[in-house]
Amino acid sequence: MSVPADWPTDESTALAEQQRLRPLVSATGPAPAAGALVAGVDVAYDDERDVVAAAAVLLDYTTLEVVEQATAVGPVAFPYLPGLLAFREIPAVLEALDGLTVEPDLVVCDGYGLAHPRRLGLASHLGVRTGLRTIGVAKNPFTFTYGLPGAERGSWTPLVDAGEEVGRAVRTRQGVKPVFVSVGHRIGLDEAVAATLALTPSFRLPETTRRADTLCRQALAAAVR
DNA sequence: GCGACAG
DNA sequence: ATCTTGTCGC
Repeated sequence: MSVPADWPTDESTALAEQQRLRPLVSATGPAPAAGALVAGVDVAYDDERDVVAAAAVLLDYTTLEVVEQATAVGPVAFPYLPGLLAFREIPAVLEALDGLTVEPDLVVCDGYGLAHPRRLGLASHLGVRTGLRTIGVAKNPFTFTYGLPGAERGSWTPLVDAGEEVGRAVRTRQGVKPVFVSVGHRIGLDEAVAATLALTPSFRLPETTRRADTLCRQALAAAVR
């Protein structure tokens, strides 16, 4: 894997890059159609050895069967800094996505999109960078506020930041802690939530995320051994 | 000023 | 993210 030549290496450059990309995000667009190809992406690290592994897994939106998958391994491109996660994950993710032979109709990211201090989380950043439709599905509420959604699958509450709805806390499984969904790029919030539920028939997290998580860990282990 | 803080 | 086995329960 190779990090883009102009990739930021310091915080102030990264912040300036977010400021530049932020106006390019679109928060409107359809949910995937039946039979669409949806990709899940995730990344695993071994900071001690300066190794990162990314995975992209393509699923059929209707059957949830795996259509194809790809991985990429390389050096860690950026340190973890809250609010700048995209700079750490995107180089590896881009290369894993390049390994797919078909362009996905939607990419599901492990993290946030517009729900971000400067409204440019990982999913939105990746969307603008690639032009692909993206959403973010996170496991933690980050710095945002939300009310607990009803216990039944499908219920949700607004995820709020500075008095603004930036995403939703969505119950994907009865009685299980909600996931936090936000728009990435070229899709609406209602549609992002609908897609999340469609991709989550049995567990708390979308099948896309679960498949990509397993695969990137596997790729990391193989690279480090 | 201090702490909290997606993965 | 990561350190980490078996085990309780549907």
